[in-house]
Amino acid sequence: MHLWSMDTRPRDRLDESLIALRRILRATELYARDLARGVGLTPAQLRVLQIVDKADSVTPKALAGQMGVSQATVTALVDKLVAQGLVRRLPSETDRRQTNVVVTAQGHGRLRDAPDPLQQRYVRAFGQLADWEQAQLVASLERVADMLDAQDIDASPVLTAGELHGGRQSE
Amino acid sequence: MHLWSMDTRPRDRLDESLIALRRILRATELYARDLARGVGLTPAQLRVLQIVDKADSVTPKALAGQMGVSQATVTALVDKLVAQGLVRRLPSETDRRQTNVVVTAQGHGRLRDAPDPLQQRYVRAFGQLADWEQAQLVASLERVADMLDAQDIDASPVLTAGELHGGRQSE
DNA sequence: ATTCTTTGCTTCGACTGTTGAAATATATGG
DNA sequence: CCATATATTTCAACAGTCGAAGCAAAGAAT
Repeated sequence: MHLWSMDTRPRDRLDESLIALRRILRATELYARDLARGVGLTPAQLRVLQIVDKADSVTPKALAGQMGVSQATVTALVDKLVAQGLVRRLPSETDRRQTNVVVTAQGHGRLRDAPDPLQQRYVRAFGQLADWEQAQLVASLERVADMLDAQDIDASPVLTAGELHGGRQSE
Repeated sequence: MHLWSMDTRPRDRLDESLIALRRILRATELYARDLARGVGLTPAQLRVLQIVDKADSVTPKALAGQMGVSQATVTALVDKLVAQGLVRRLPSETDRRQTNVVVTAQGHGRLRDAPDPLQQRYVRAFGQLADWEQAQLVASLERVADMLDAQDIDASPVLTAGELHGGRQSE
């Protein structure tokens, strides 16, 4: 493709990459809002529901960790979902301090209408890329992710689909 | 399904790319929070301040459009910044319905301590990439951005630095 | 076992972000 | 002048967020 020859100084590339990153951030944010509203939930509530769904059963502590918010916040969010009958609090057998949050049948139903926030539009486009382009893209994204989250984060665990090893135990 | 190559089916790549995207989103969000707190502002307030700063003078309407929130929200945010003496409301001369929001000297001072949310950590890493890697990365990011924001968005206008070459006057 | 400490969760109070609807003021076009 | 459209603010209601305080259970120390 392009020769980058004359007018593409490094500085411009940095800016361009930041702009693209912003567009990604912004598009995702807006899309997540629309989508959540579409299923009658707020973005935060939908996120909780999705995380719980993928993991089958999560403690508020873990939820807080994965979402990067406090336990108090999680309590509030779970309360809302419970009030709508989408999740249940299930006291742990092994440690009675813990509660396990699980998705109800109703909750699963609701999720069926709400694919992962990113998917709809992105998935289609991604699928149409040539094989090598997909590979290239994944590599680049992972590189950026590495550059950004570097240190603190335990980050990614819960996501779209079968990425958590096949092992799915009983419910 | 057909067997493609055996260990990298398309489906895996999609998942991987989504995970990476999530990591990017998450890292950015957390980082923005920390950073804003570091300068004694909330993320939303800092975003307003940055946008106003780059554009010199913005109407609430435009601000709302660029941030993807309602005018009412912008009013509230600007109120907070005004209360802290970081921006001023300057009635427009040409159309007295409009107000222009401008950054005060104090606001500029505050911004000096708060580089763009993404920059700090990312910029350093980006700078250390080889030339071709940077180019590759920009291309990939732009591609993803295109796939995500596709339609609705007038999105990027206000950003880091001299990226506004091609046109787009404010309305 | 009795106490002390830690851990997991919830409750409480306060604040920010967010919005839709209504109000206000100014344009703009008959 | 009047009607309508536009830019902004005000208002009332809610969601997300947190720190601090409370509580109950687990773990540790003696």
